[in-house]
Amino acid sequence: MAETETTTEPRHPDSSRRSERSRRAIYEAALDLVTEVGYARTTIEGIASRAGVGKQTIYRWWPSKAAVLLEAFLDLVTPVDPAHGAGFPDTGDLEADLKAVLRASVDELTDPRYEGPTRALAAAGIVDETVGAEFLEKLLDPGLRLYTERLEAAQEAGEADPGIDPRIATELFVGPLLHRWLLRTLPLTHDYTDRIVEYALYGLRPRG
Amino acid sequence: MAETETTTEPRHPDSSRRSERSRRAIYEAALDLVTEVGYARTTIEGIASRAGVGKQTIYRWWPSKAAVLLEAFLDLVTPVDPAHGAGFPDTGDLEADLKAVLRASVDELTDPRYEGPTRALAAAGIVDETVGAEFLEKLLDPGLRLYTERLEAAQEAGEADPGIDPRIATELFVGPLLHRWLLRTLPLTHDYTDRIVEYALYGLRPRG
Amino acid sequence: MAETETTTEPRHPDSSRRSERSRRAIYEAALDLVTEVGYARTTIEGIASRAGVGKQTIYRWWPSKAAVLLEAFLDLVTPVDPAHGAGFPDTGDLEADLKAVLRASVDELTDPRYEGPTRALAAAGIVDETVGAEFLEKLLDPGLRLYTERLEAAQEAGEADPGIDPRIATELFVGPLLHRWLLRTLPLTHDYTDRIVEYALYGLRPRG
Amino acid sequence: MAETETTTEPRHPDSSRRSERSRRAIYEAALDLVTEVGYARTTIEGIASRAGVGKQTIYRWWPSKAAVLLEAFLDLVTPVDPAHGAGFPDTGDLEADLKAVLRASVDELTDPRYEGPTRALAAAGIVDETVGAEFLEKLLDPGLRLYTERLEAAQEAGEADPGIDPRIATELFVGPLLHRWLLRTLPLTHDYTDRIVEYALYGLRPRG
DNA sequence: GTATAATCGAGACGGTACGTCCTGTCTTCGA
DNA sequence: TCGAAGACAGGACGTACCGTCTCGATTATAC
Repeated sequence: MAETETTTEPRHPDSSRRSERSRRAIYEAALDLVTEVGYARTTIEGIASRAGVGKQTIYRWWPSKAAVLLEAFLDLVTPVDPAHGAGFPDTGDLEADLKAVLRASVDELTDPRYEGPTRALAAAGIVDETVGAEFLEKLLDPGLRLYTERLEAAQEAGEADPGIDPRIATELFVGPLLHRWLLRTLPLTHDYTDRIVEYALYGLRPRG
Repeated sequence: MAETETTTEPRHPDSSRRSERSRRAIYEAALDLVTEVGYARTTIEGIASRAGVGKQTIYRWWPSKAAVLLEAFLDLVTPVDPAHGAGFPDTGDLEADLKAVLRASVDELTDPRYEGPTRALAAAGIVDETVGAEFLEKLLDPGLRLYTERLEAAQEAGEADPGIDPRIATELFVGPLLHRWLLRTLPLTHDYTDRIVEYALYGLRPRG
Repeated sequence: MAETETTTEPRHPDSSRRSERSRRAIYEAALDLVTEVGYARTTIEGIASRAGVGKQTIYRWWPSKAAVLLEAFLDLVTPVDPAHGAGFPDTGDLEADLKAVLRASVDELTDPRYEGPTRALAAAGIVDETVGAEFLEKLLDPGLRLYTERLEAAQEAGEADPGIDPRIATELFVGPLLHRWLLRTLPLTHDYTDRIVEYALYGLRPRG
Repeated sequence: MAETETTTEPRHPDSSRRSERSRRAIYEAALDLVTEVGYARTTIEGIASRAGVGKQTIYRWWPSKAAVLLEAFLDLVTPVDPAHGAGFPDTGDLEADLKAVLRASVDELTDPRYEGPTRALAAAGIVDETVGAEFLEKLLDPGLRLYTERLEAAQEAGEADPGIDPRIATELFVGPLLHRWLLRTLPLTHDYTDRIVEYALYGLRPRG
């Protein structure tokens, strides 16, 4: 009789009873739909129906369409992403290492399996700060940290000026890459990222 | 090509009879709503009702919510944007000029009046290629072209290596800026853009 | 800008623009569904879909499923119902007239086309006072009034005791009829209503 | 017919192990909810939660919401209802006895504790034949039988015409009562039932 | 006095329908 | 002819319940 209700807590359900089967089906449906019809035309209702799942099962575990997709994408990418996987190469040649990683990133961003979901998530994150934060923390940051670490190693090895801030330097490489990819200014090629690495390492000043 | 089109093209109606009053009201309503409730919760119906305008008046002149907002934003920004206005400074000191322009860009992107609409448009453009193309052409490219021109001038003046591609070099400056702004990785400050300019001009290599 | 909103008025839409086509389609769909699957399994969504109509078109004009059905039923019955149509016979023989009308009522209540909707409406009205009031006013009362009038005429003609209350007397006939029909106590036959008329007219006391 | 049913009948489970505590809690919750929020807004889930009981415990023992409520109401009413309790008075004065019992019925139907559940059950029974049959058998018929018996006694005592059918005569009293109560045509008062008794006993014909 | 099996509270699940909001089209009427 | 207004068919939203199901954790006979 006595209802011990304090306030309307968000109230996470009991995750130990969660249906693994449904979770995976939802991931798959979400990724497929985004790829097939695009993010805007992907609906929760559509995901539920394609996954053979009640809508409530989605609303029970995720707060939004973006959250579903983010998790689905993380699940897809985790065992594959270099950041979560192999790590950053350190052959002793900074230039070559940077070029190799950036080329790999170009390939990944260009892969039709990844392009749709990634764009969707990026867009959602740009507008919605919460999604953005999670996108950043879960997907982007791990990758950026590897650049930073490689650059620090390079500084110790005398390959890079010890005065520079490795984090800012990281963005000198990644910024142009994402710029071209997100805004579709010009084609995103290996040649482009190679140049970026060269320019960033040696500067734009006239070379004596 | 054929001027005498007979098929029932759903062409723009007679724009000479268009109500200037309504157009401006729509611009204002669209920008206000995006700022107040965000892009996703801004609806055509809402814009129409706030502008005191029939829905059809919007559908008659614009193909989508994004198009309305883009035009509204262009209208807002045109007389103000350095790219569309003053032009790029050329004091003979490339480093100082780049720093100044990037600082101005930071201020603009940070201005609460611009932030909402710009983010919304960028996000829409990331997902929808058509919107993206128009966003690029009308808003972004004019600005980028000024960078390119300034860099070419710098090359002729011996301030920059003649071997570099000015367009790619441009992205070395703008990429990190947009990266930090779009993805909210870290605060976007004047100090940050100053460093970007320095790193890009002098390179990351150890300086003798 | 100034929103002249006082309170959240229910706000009747402009009924002059109402689609006659949709209204009739909704009536038909509602009646069909109630007959086919019963009231409880008749849904607004089902009515809308069968009528080829948006749900909102129903919600715009009716407050509830019961209201739709009531109106649909009234529309069906108006040109047919004796109460709304021919009127009550007055042959000068009260007993015969009452028997005839009650037999007609029995036939109507037994008609499979009417039974479903009428039961549904009666049930809805029993629980929901608003529906009940409208059901009473629009469907029942007109019929009851005819009984009352006939009984008054009978009183003037010396066929009935002038001391009795015609309204209460009316219920002496109609009450048992509805009782048997609503509660399905025993079969509702012409013989039954004949007896009711006889008992009510001549009383249950031993007849000298 | 075949006693040795082998198919997996979804029979009632072992009722000897049934939790009395839960049963009573469910009764109480069901009656309270119907009174508080009405039949339509009373849900199985709501009953379960208010009774502090698992949903399955309800589904295990009852086939429907109406069945729960019917049983709950029977449990409430059994020790009180004249039909199930005291029986029908026989003072030798038929008119007085009928008036007394009908007045008691009016009081009961008017009692706020009973009104909600009874209306709900009646409505459910009107639409759903199964519920109706049980409602009739368990709640209504026992009462009606007492009327019939009293009328038979009256016939033997010479208080009533031996030619009349006691069952039909019963409905002459009960019909108008339920009519007014169910359909809310006019207020249900002691005066009204007194008149009904008088009219039915002495007839509507001119007395003279 | 334990086994052992059914019932219990709880609540996740696949679904259906709710009532609301918006979309993009269409129609009406006033300027 | 355009504009304000808004009804229309339709689709999706996020919520509430349905009836089924699966979990331990009690019980309460039957061994």
